Amino acid sequence: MRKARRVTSIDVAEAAGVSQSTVSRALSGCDTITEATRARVVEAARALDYRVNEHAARLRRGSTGTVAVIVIGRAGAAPGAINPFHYKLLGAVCAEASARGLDALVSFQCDPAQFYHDHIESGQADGIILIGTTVNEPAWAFHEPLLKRTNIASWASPFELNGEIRSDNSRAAHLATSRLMAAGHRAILFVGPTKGDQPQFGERYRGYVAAMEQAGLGHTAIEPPADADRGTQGRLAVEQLLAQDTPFDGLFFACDALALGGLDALSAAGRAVPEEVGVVGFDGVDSGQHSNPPLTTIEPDFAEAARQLVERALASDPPAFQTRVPVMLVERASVRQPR
Amino acid sequence: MRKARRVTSIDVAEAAGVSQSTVSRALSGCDTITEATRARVVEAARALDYRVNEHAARLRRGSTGTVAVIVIGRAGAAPGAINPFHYKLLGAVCAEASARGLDALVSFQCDPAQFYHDHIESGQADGIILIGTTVNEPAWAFHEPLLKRTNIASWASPFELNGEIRSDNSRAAHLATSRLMAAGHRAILFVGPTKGDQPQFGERYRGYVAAMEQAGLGHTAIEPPADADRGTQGRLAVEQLLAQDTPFDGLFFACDALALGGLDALSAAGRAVPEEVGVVGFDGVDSGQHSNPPLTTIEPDFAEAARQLVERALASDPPAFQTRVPVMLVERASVRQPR
DNA sequence: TTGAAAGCGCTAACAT
DNA sequence: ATGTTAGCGCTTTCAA
Repeated sequence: MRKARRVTSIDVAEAAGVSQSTVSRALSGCDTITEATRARVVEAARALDYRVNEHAARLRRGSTGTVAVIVIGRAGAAPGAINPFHYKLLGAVCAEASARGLDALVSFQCDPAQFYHDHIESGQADGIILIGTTVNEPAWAFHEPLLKRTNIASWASPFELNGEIRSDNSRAAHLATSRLMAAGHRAILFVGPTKGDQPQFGERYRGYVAAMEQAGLGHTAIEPPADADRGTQGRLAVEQLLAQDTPFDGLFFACDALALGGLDALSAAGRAVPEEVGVVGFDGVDSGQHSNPPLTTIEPDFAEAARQLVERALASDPPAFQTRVPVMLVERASVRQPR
Repeated sequence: MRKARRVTSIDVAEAAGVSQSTVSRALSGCDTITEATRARVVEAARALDYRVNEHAARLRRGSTGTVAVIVIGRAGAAPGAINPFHYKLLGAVCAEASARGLDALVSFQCDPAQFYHDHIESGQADGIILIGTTVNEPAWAFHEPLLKRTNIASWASPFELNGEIRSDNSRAAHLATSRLMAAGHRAILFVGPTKGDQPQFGERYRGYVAAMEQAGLGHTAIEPPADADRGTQGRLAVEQLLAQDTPFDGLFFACDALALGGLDALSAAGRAVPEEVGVVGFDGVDSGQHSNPPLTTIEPDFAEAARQLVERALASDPPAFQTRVPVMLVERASVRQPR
């Protein structure tokens, strides 16, 4: 177990009685090699407990086999405060990377001291994937120049860009409002920021408006106060709504975190969900499984999102358009059965 | 923007009119260099948009500045199914790594095809951190040999080992039962596996037993059926408990996922929490914030856990003993106020 | 304080 | 099919 000199391909070559380059060939699955030679090399490598040094290999090869994943959190926040949605997406991206034989170099970036995106120039990664909260302005300001380049993919940045990958928010809004209508609701409100920090919310809002108009119904948005976490925003928005006696029997929240806070407020006010009011969220976070009641929601296809993100991070030509990731309705219990 | 040849330290040297090694010195903060020279070099580097190639630097230096993080998930499971607790811990570890100027190389390993832990031998990392579910036996069997070595740290492996880092489960159990007793409960049951897959659960159980005995009270464990996810296990365990009319007014669950499932069963059966029965979980997952009612729980100090994990992964001498991470009670609403 | 030179361990182009 | 050779871009002696 002691600081023995690293075993190199030269050691293996000696042991196998071949040249060093043959070792390289044998181990990298080059097909111009005799099965017998390969077997000898593999055996020698095994016996010596040899592993290819990835730095040397990548330095020489000039490619990295690595994708960098940058997760942006709220400034000053602990990593535990990161939206579970982004953790799920991170997990999907790591899985996708791994399925493609890539390494994932992950960094959580919340505060300016941590901002960094030199992975490509420094040879650490072939591509960069940016995910995380849109509300950390300094972080996005720092990374923004990146987004115009190639080998970059981002999920739901605050910017409107080619190459941007997001949920199919318009279809999602239709799904949500249709579900609410199917349950017999007509006075359906949108709860969430309709513009500003999060372009996706704007898309969801416009999708909601379109769906309502298409059904010949009126539409209203409840804007939560800024400067609070999403849960608090949702609670506050519903409390405000309750106070101003606007009639409503359906609520489409811009995201699950808002919806969960809203559910708390509804329950505190004694409004029965789903009997009196139907609620649909957006994201598919785990917390919705055990909320009161469990939250019916829309979620994107995480695997597909991850696939597209990795694909684009690896692509060497600039993306031509935004991509929309398919969404699906997750039935739980905050909307009653269709009547 | 075109495939221009990489800019190297030689280019910078030429531009600054110094030797290549001086560039290296200037940029790596070596103190034997004139401030004037350094300034020239830094300026030239900036002008050329030069970044040190990390592979070359690390190959030469022989160290990596990287810690590998392996997250073990349930076999066959999507990354979205990973326990949020592990995501929180992952986030904390990434933050800690970043605070120490280390890169984090993250891999999610669920199925045998993904098993891999050669990061140290292949020069990719200086240390390895293993976290994740204990129930993936093939994964832990694969990684087990690692755990006896140096430069490895694991959170709550299924094994009893030196170097193992876990919550202070015994103190946690005392905290939980004391809180329940303070609310006036006496018939407090432990719900969860008491042995088997998860040694931490055993420790929590024994801590519970000790606390109950110390208070002169009886103790009982409700073992959930095996072969279900934690949420289902919790629900099933409580349903079974309800069916067999054992009297109880307090429940200490071995983890939040179990508790959340249990809460669902309690609510379905019309048992009021916290009025009729007090409930305490363990982990501090977000879902507990919006459950019905919000779940009072115990959580470890994630930052400290991460600190210890990274510390140990970097340590070059074998660990002498297990470490216990401090825990705290998170008051929410599933236990009534002390009377 | 700086430059020259060696070499980290590997892959790939070129021979044979 | 395999060996020889030349670097990948850097850090670090060693000399000056």
